[in-house]
Order: sequence, then C-alpha cells, then structure tokens
Amino acid sequence: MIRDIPEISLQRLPVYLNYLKSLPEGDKYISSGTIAAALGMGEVLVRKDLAYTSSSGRPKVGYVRAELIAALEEYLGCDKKRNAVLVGVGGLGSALLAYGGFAKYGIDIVEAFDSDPSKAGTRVGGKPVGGDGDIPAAVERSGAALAIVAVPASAAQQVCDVLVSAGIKGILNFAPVQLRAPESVVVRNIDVGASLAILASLL
Amino acid sequence: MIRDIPEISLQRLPVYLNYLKSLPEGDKYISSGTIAAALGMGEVLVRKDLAYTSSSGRPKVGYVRAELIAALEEYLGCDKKRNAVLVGVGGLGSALLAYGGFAKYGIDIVEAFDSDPSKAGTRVGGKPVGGDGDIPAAVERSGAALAIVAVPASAAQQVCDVLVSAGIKGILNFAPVQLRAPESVVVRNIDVGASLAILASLL
DNA sequence: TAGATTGTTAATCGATTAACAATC
DNA sequence: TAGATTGTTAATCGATTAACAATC
Repeated sequence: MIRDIPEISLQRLPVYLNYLKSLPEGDKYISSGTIAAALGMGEVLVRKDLAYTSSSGRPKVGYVRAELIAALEEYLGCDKKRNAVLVGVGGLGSALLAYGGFAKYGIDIVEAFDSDPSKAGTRVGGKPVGGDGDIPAAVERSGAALAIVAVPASAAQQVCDVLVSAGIKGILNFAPVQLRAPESVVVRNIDVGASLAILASLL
Repeated sequence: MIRDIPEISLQRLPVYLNYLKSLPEGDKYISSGTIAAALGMGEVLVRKDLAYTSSSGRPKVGYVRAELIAALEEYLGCDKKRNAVLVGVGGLGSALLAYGGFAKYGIDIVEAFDSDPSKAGTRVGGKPVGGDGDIPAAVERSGAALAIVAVPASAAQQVCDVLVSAGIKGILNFAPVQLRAPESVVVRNIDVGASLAILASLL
C-alpha cells in the first residue's frame, strides 16, 4: 500500500474526512474554498491533497461531497478490515480498548496483552486480554499487522521486539521512548505529556 | 514565551530529553553524532535543534549530558509549575487524569469536568471532578492556561467556547473535530483513531 | 457568455543536509 | 600536532503558495 503522497498530506486526509462527514446531508456540493475556510488552510493545498485521492471536482460547482467522502475512505483503507493488537492494559490501554474511534477507519483491536498475570483471561472494553507470552500466537491467528504499545517506557523496547518478531508491521507507540525496529516496520509515536508541554511552551 | 524556534524543532526537544535521561548516570559527555545515531536522525539537525536551547557543546568532547538535560528542561519550561484542566471524564479523560507523564514537564492537571452530573463531586485519578458549569470559576481560581478536551466530537466545540471565554490559552484536543477558536488561543489535536489509520495506510 | 472553480505549472518559502572553518 | 567534534554558512530538498489556463 505504498503511496505517492507526502505523509504530511496523508495526515490531513482524516481532517477533511471528519469535516465532510460533519456537514448536513443536504449539501450536495462543496468547494475547496469552503473546506479551506472551515479548516483554516489554503485552498490550493486542499485541492492538491484531495487530488492524491484521485477524487476530482467540477469547475464552477466544486466536489460532490459524497464522492469525496468515498474517495477519502477508500484511500485511507476504511473499507478494508484490519486487525490490531494492543499491549499494556493500564489506564491508557484500557481506555483505548473501549475507544470507538478506530471502527470508522476499518480497524479493529482484536486482542490485548499485559504482563500482569492477574489480567490475563479477563476482558477489557469487550476485548480479551492475554499474557505477553500469548502475543506471537495471537498475532499469527488474527493476522494483525498493527499494534498499539501502551506499556511503561521501561518495558516498551522489549514489547516492541516481541511484536516485530511476531510479524507486526506497524506500531503506534504511546511510551515516551524511541523504539528501535527494523526499517520494514513503521513506528509512529504519540507522547501525550510531550504534546501538552509543547503546547504550553507556545503560549 | 514566544520563541524563535520552528515548531517542528520544538517537537523534537522532548525526544532528545527522554533519550538523554535514559542514559546511564556514568556518561558525562555525549556527542550529537551519538544522539543522532540513537534516534535515527542527522547529526547536524541535532546540533541545530540543541542550539535553540542555548546549550553549547565543546569541540572534540561533545555536550555535557547533565547540562543538556537542564537546558532542555529549562527551555521546555519544566521548572515552571503550570496548571491545566481537563474536560470529559470518560475512558480517555480518566486515563489522562491518572497518567503520570505530565509531571516531568511541570504540568499539573488540577481539576476535571464532566457534563454528567453523577460524576460531579467525585475524584478520578486523585483529581476533583466538577460539572461543566464550574469551569469558569475553576479556571480563574487555579490560573490554568491549559486545557485538555476529551469529550465526544459533538460536544467539543461548545466546550472549547466555554474554555476560551474562561481564559484558557492553549487547548489539547482529543476529539476528532477541528475546533474554532480565536487566533490568540493555541489549539493542537491528537486523533488516536486517525493516527492508527495513517499508520495502517503506510504499510 | 461571464463567472466561479478546478487543476497545474512556476515561484516562494522553510527545513534539512552538505560543506567547512573554528576549536578544544 | 592531529583528530574529533562543534557551530555556521551555503546548497539542496520538499512543501506551500501564487499565478493562471482550462472548463463547466
């Protein structure tokens, strides 16, 4: 699924998608200028980004909203069912297991894992929780290519290693450490503490 | 606290900080090349980023690790105590209230709010929870300039408006909507669902 | 037709990298 | 001194914006 789109453009696509979905059903057409004004960006940028999804508008009228939504969803792979696993059923991990925001992108967290044996065998957010040792078998069984790491920083690298050797190809890491992984594995980080600190330092 | 640093450089500072803190106490010096290799980036970039914090290294030996940590912490304002409030005590909000990762940046979530009256008066993650109507008074009392929005997308704009009129200057928004706010208010977004979808589409 | 909007090409802007002098 | 590393200046690269032709 390698694409000829800059990652920074890719990151904006869900923003467009959310905005378009929030519009009233009645609006059949929408122009790049309207989108740009609503989201506070340049309209040429909007058109360039949308062009990557192979959606196209009509001069004078704009884009058909429903078509644009469909093109964005297809480009983002929302129609394809993709499985993910989650490691670290603490506060954040539990919240993510119960979070409903992955479904609209076709992503399903099928199983979670925690090093605490007392959590193994339970269910959190409706998802079965196993021990860390169950990771390889579960990844193989479910065919999951995605993993969420929500363990403490001290455990993250080790968990990453297990995930990589289990065949995981993409890791969303919430631990505040830089994970070492083979180039073939894509790692992206979300550091909530750092994000708030950065925000604070912009004030 | 307006700075002459590109935001993209600012975003890397916590990464350096975490890495430097993770090194063994015994290492007195560290070079930009070592940092770059560990984090998978160019060494000139590391030096440029570090230069923004007014830390400086010595040719031939590198940077004094402890000085670098101190400079980064000072630049990021970790030494200054800053208060934040959180709105939306659902799964994610509760997890963030219990999350310990803000303290190292000098940020303290002092109070939370939820529209559900049954939550008002309780404590979550050790933090007092009030009703949404308590926001203005609490913001004034605590002097909080930062807010975390962890409510559903449908409520986020209204919550944003309340926070802005209460005097909040920076908002970290977890709801998948683009918030409208005055230019004087800095808004940054974390969309966990979108982040995982983007990751998936890179595979 | 006239006007609005798209899509593309060229220009600008900003960030990263390369080259290299300074220096400990 | 020689070598390693910093810090800076210039070159490159990539993303955004401006200009504008195409078109419905």
